Amino acid sequence: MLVRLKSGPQKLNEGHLAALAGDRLMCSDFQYPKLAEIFGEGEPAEYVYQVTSGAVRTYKLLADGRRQINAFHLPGDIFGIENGEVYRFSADAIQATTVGVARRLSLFGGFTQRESGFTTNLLGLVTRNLQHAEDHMLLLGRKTAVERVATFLLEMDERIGSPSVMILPMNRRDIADYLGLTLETVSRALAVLRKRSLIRVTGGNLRVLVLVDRGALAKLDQMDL
Amino acid sequence: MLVRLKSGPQKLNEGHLAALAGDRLMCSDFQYPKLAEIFGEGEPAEYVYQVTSGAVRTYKLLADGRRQINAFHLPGDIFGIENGEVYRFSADAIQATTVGVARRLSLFGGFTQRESGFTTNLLGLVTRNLQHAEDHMLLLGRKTAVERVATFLLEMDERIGSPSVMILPMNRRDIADYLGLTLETVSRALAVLRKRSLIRVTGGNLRVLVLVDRGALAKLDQMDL
DNA sequence: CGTGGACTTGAAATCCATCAACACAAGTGG
DNA sequence: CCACTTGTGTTGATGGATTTCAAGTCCACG
Repeated sequence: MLVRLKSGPQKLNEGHLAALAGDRLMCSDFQYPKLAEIFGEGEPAEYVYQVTSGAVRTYKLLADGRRQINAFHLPGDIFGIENGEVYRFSADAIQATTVGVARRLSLFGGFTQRESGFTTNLLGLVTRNLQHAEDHMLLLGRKTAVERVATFLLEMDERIGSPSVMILPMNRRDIADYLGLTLETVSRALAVLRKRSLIRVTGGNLRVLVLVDRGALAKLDQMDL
Repeated sequence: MLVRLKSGPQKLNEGHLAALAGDRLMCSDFQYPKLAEIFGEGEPAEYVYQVTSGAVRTYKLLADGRRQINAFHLPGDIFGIENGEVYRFSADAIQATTVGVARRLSLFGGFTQRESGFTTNLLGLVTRNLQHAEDHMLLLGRKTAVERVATFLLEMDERIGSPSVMILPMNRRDIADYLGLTLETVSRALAVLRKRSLIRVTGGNLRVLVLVDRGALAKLDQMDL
């Protein structure tokens, strides 16, 4: 489901993607309603995306429906970079989302002198993704439920810029599928953190959180050696 | 623990690493005895390595000793590529191992025209690592013990070139730490596969396996959608 | 006001981890 | 050559963390 913005292509907030792409390619903005699929695993990888507003999940599925979310993408994040012909995972909007779009072809292959800088940027981007994936493997393979949730909260906190009040863009099931747990277990882990007064859930909306004791959360996070 | 080969630097079997590095840098071979550490997490990332013979594990540790092995590296594989100043994980030899070594500095930054090809190779390398990490996150987050072991056997089988008889270079604990399980669970999963006649363990050495029914193993592997 | 989605909480079941015993092969040193 | 140790792997019994099943609450929204 793809909805072109009525206002037409815009150039807002595309710093990184534009830098990667140089002047050679069209960047246009697209808008997706909540829960719209942006692309599916196995589809031809035509575009690279950068989130302008909203939030995106990328994930893989097993045949019976089990899902593993690789990453959440917040404003500024680039996703959908592929080396091969097709996307290796699916992506969809978890909120109403606006993204910048660049043609994939421009990013790989046939580089000339003045383009080598782009590749270096691209390399940094992929390397950061790899780094995140390595950290996440440690979490999925070896951390307990409470540790996973603590790690998750700190990650989100940092990416959002450690505001006093944090608003999560995703529901409990998405968190669970990101952390390799069930939504009930996520809920219970949050309850534990609440009881220990490490976090507070402010009033009505259960996705609005305050990290009361980041130090204690970091200790639960179990930092690697 | 680092042992320079008596025969001095060699150029055997360094195809890929040499191609990445061009002619500008020295490649020398080093040898590590079984269980020797090649580098540790957090150390300055001075070198990039390529396995000539033997096998290497790369892994992260939590403060209390829990370990997650990211990957096993077999002959031909390159590891230790870093964008930052330090290694993000540790690496050690799981057998007597010979590696080719290239200075890291040569690989990042300050690229000129004729070097852009190297970066592209490098990009492909990092992308393949990322792809593997994404698949492994799905395994760690969502697969059952038997599924994990089946996936592991097929992965090794393919990488070794699907010989009729497979000899695993790592022990059960390493497999467990790669799959996010305990060694007992790995042992039991192998017992299940043996009872179902999907694999056979040939005689004395318990690391010598035959994949009797790759199709059935692949079905257990649960292929993503 | 009623319905449905999101979340929490409790009880029971399950898968895997932990604890423990044992088998076996390869060294090591008397 | 044999006793002893050590490393590796298997298997059984038990326990525990998480999942599964099942209510039930609270909002948001028509």
